[in-house]
Amino acid sequence: MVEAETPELVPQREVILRTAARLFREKGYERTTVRDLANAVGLQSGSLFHHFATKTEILAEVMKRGLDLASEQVADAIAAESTPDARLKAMFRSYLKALLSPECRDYMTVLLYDFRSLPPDLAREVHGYRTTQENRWRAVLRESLSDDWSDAEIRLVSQFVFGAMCWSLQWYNPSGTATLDELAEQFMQMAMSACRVNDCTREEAAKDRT
Amino acid sequence: MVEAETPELVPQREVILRTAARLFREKGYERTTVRDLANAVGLQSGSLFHHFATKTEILAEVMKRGLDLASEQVADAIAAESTPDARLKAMFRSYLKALLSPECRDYMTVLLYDFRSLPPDLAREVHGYRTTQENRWRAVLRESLSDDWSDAEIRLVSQFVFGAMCWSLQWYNPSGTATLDELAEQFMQMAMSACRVNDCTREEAAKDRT
DNA sequence: GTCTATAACCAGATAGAC
DNA sequence: GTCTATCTGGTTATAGAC
Repeated sequence: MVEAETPELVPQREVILRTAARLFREKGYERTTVRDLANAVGLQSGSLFHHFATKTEILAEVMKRGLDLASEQVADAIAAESTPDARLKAMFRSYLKALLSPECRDYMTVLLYDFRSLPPDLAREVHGYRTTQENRWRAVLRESLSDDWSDAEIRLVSQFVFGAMCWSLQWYNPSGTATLDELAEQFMQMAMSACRVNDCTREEAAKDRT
Repeated sequence: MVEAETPELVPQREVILRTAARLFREKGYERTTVRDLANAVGLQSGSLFHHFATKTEILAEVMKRGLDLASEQVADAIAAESTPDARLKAMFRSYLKALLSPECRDYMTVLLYDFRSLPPDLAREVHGYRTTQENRWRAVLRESLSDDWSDAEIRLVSQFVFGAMCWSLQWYNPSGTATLDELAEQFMQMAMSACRVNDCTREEAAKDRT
C-alpha cells in the first residue's frame, strides 16, 4: 500500500523512538524526562506508558534500532563487492557513513553514551546484539588479512579502526566544510593503512626470525 | 615535609574527588547520588557541601583533574625525546598509557561520558581546558609531518588516531592478557602508519599531478 | 489511545547544633 | 568539619474517566 509512505501513518511507536533518540542524544537519557519526551511528540506524560512499559524499555529499543539501521547499510555495501579487499574498503567507508547519517546518528550516539543506564537484563540483551555485529565485521577483516594473524591481533586492529570511527560521533559536525563522502574516503584510507602497516611490521619480524 | 606522603594527610577534598571519579565512571554521574558519594568517603550527605558548592562543581573538578594528570605524563614523555619523529612516537605511546593508567582512567572516562551533565558555564571552562591540550598534541603532529599538510588535514589525522586511543576506555580490561606496554606499542605503530600512509597517498597524488 | 490527577518516591541543597 | 533534620521540587509510573 502506498499509504504506508505518508508521514501521518508512521506508527506512533516509531515517532516516539525517533524523538527519544534525538532528545537522549542532546540531553542524555537521565536528563530527559518522560514529560520532555511526551511533550515533544504532542502527548501527555501518562500516555507514553500505553506504548512502552518503562522508560528503560524505550532506551533499549533506541539502541537496538541504531544497531539494526547501521548493520543493514554496512551489510548491503559489503554484499555489493566481489573481492576481500574491496569488501574491507566498502566496510570502512559504509560504516562511517552509516554512523554519521541523519537516520542513524542519534540512535548510535545514545548507544555509545547511555549504556550504563540500562538495567542488567536489557544491558545483556543489547550487548549481545552488539557483539553479534562486531563478530561479523571482524570476519571481513580476517578474510582480507594474511592467514597468520591471531584472533587477538585481529581484535586489536578492529578495536583501533572501529574506535577511530565511533569517536567521530563526538566531533562530527554535519554543517562542516567536508562532505560525508570525503570524510569516509579519508577515514577508509587511514583505516586500511593501519591494517596494512601492521602487515609490514609482521613481515619485518618474520625476516628477523630467519 | 615527609608527612605529605602519608595517606592520612591527603586532603579530604582529594579523597572526595578520587572517590567521585570512581563512582561516576561505574554508575554514571546522574545515577550517582550525593548520598552514595558521601557514604563512600564516610560522611553524611550534607557534609559534602562544606567542600563543594554543588554536585556539578565536583563533576567539573573531576574532569579537569583527569586532563591535568594525562597531559602531565604526555608532556614529560615528549620532553624526553630529541627528534620530531621520536616525540610523535612518545606522544602516542604515553597518551594511551596515561589514559588507561589506574591514576587517570576513572577521571578520563567521566570526561568522556558525562560531558552533557555540565551546566553551560562549566562546560565552557572544561571545553577550553580540553582544546588547549588538543592543540598542543596537534603541534607535535605538525612538527613531524611534511610541511604541505593543511590544518584541516592535521585535524583529521589527529581525530582519527586520538579517537582510536580514547575509545580504548570503552573496552580496555586491566586484567586482560596483554600488558599496557604491549598495547601502547601496538597502538603507537598503527597510529604512526595511519599518519605515514597518508603521506604515501599524498606522494602518489603529487606524482599524478606531474 | 489519550487525558487528568495523583501516588510514591528520591533528588540536591540548606540550617543550625555540636 | 561533621552531624541531624528537613525543605523543596522533580521523577517514574499508575488509575480510571472519556
